Amino acid sequence: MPVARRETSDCRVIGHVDMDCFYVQVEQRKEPKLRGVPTAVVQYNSYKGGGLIAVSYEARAHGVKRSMRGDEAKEACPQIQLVQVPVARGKADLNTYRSAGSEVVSILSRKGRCERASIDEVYLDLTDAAEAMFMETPPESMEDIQEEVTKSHVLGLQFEDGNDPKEEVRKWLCRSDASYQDKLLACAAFIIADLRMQVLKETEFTCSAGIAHNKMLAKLASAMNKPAQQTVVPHSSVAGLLESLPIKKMKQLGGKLGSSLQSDLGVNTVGDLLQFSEEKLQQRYGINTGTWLWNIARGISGEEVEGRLLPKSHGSGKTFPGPQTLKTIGSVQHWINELCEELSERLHSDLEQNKRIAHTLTLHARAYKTGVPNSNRKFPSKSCPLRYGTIKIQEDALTLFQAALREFMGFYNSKTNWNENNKWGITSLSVSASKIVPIPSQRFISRFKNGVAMDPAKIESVLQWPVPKNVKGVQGFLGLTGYYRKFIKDYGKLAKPLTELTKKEGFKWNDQAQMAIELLKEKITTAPILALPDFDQQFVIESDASGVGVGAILMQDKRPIAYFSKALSVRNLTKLACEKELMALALAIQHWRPYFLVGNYKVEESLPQGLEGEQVTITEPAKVLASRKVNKRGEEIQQYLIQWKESSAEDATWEDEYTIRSQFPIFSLEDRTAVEEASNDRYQTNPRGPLSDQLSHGPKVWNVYVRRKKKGVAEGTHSIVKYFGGQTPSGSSLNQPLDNVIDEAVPPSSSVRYPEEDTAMKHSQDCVDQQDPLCNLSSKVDGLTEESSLISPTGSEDRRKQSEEHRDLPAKKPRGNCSITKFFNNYPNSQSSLEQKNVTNAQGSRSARGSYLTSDEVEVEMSAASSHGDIVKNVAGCSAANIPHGRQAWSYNIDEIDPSIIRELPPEIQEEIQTWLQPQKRPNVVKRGSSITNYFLPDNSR
DNA sequence: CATTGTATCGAT
DNA sequence: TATCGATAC
Ligand SMILES: Nc1ncnc2c1ncn2[C@H]1C[C@H](O)[C@@H](COP(=O)(O)OP(=O)(O)OP(=O)(O)O)O1
Ligand SMILES: [Mg+2]
Ligand SMILES: [Mg+2]
Repeated sequence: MPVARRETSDCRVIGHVDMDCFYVQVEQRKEPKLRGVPTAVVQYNSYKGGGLIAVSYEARAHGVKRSMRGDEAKEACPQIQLVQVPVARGKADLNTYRSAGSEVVSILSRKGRCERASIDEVYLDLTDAAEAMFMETPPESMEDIQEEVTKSHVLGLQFEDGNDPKEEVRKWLCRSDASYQDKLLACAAFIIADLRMQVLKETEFTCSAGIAHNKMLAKLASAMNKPAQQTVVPHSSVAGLLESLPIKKMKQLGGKLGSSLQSDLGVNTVGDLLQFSEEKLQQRYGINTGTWLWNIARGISGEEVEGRLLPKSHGSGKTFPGPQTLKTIGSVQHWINELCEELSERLHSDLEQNKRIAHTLTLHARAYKTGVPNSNRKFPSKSCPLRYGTIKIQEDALTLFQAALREFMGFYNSKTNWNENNKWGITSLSVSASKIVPIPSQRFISRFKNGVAMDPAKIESVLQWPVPKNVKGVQGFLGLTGYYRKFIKDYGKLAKPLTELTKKEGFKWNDQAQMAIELLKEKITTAPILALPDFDQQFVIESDASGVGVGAILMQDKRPIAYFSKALSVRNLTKLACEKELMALALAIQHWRPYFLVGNYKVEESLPQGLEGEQVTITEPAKVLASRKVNKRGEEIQQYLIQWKESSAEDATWEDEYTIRSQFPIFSLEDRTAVEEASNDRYQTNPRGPLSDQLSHGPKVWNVYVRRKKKGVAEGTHSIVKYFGGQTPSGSSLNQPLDNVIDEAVPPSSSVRYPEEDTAMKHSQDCVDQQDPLCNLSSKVDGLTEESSLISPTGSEDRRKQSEEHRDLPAKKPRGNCSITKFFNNYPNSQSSLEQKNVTNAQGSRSARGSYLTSDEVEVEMSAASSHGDIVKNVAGCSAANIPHGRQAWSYNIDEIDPSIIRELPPEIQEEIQTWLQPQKRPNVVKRGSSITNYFLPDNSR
């Protein structure tokens, strides 16, 4: 509920227009014989005569009501004419009513600001129009007055019995001694009467209207006198009107909230609400609802009339009651196809007529389940980026359905899913398309709400780095982002085996990992987190089903409220894996850098101030969506493991866990590949195919990057690859449940870039030259293939430029302990090649740790994503493409592997490692599928 | 598990 | 963000 800001002195002039028994009128226009006779519109008719959804006023006089059955209506009014809603694809088709609604909107939107509030009603903000009319042709000086407006009802207008109401109303409308507010209402009454006459003339539909100082009162008024009438609510009449108004008549109070007011507070009329203080109402109903209640009791409602003539979403659905319940995938698929076909058709009309495209496809269903205890569970809804094309929509919707069904039936049962005793039935299905935006796509909104440090001087003093001049704030530092930690318990559980291992006597991380830990601790404890309050640091190492992370927890009142972490994908939760992750993290963290907030604006038709005339590229944040989707898969795995542990493995050891992981088919390589492919496909929302011109989101910068993507893809045929590759890409799945961003610090999933269009091409060249040894490691950070390869090159280009221009800047020194950094930088690569040495040198000579964005190469951060993409982005641009011949720049030094770690691994892996330990035999390592070093490659190269 | 088919919004 | 429930037409 919108929090009203306006006062009782609200001087806007708002109209609400609602069509009279709308669907009936639509049918009556089509079949004029039905005019003036009791008529109703029914949906279907085979079961009890169908259900009524619209009833003419003549029929209402006989007690016929909406939601009655056709049979009931006949009973109440035998002469009633029942008209059926058209049926298409086996379901009700409301398109005729939608078009009729549009006809009306196109007329009513001729004056003032118009908001389509439903299929048959609009709000109009007529303030300006009324003021203008008052200036130009005030009623008091009008010569002849349209009859229609004199039929208005003016609340609170008193006149003697014998007097002609029309004359009294005319006098009220033309009073020269009225308050300015009333005069404006009077003007609006003329405007609305005129609009209503236009509607009647052009569409043959009648409607009713309310005119008041806010939406709530206008809506109330339009319903007071129907059909074909209008009602004015002068300010002076408000208190009297509300005093005795049954609370349930108010919009929003027709449901449970209204009932609660009646039963819990004994409030029956709006007037009864006045006795309660704002605090009291807030206390009971929450700050927003409480304030809203307090205000509406006083006739205050600040809700604006949105200028919006079109719906924000489209949907198509059907219920399958009783015996119609769908019990087979085949029947579900059939209906999904029908629904999607309708949806697709409507999306195409929207595209043609309104030049808009939808971005999200959602599937909803209702289901019941028998044969299991937890059978009251709700069927979850699922969504994904929407791809145009009926077939694609159908396929995607079915995929969504299947994912939801798996969840509904329980992951744990996913193999033996539904058999004789374990059945499901679908009682309703619907698909909808939302996030509809106009094309072209200059439409991203940067969203930074909380926790952004805004004072450049302070930022600079804390960062000790120069702040580009157009920076408005900084959000987070070193890529650390705050996340609300929802499922801390689950994590604890999942990490338990490993945690226990670390507690065993004599447990020791290997030296590199230990150093990494120290470096990380230092980074975490010294990082100025500008965006967030003090934190009680607590260093943690933890793991979920498929990832491991390190981080710090922000505690408040002994409760964890935020979590700073870097999580890396691991294939198995082994000590070895953790050590590698730690080391990779330690390397990556050196390149974390602040994200500067350049602006806080909506990009609409034109570019924001300061950027006009610049050549910019706005990219689609589809990668972010992709990452989320893959994370979903991680969540499934996690769910599975949680259930497994709960059901049968309370005190499982990590070896047990390893066993189950490797057995469960969800971890199979094929499965994982399928998921990746699906997500690549599904999330490639940049247009392809015949419609792509119309669908264009703007310059397609990333087609260039796509080419780099496939490089280095290798088949994992060797055992170790199978072993390690058998998990979903995840790291990110560790983060996934850490949803609910609290500070909105985000990576540049979209960027406004200044350089010319060919930067991208040029860039891959740059990248090769640059050869940042950290790239490879870092780009695996997010576990999401696409993320690492489709990245905007901006990040690395930034760094390169910066390091050239600012290498003399004092690097921000970590407190003490430079040796660790040194250690990592100089760490000898056991498989080093010439190229790799070059790489290392290049890196060494540069050593720009404090990178920042120059003022002419600025990233505007938009959209939201996990912080875990940050590193990827920072070091990206040099991922797959610049790994020379499958060689990686940095690798684990096999000689340093603690033999005890190797013993943790399954025999076949141990064997493979043994072969590397014989120096000569390092197998055509290059064949990426065969070395443990593959493990360090970005996911997409595996 | 016979009130259906849509739509919007705020909370989490 | 994705998902859900409440509310309404
Ligand atoms: N519960 C419903 N289910 C399906 N369709 C509905 C439902 N309620 C309303 N509609 C459709 C049919 C209506 O003609 C149309 C507009 O609704 P609404 O304005 O509330 O009533 P109405 O226009 O039929 O009569 P009124 O003259 O009272 O406004 O929306
Ligand atoms: Mg109506
Ligand atoms: Mg209506």
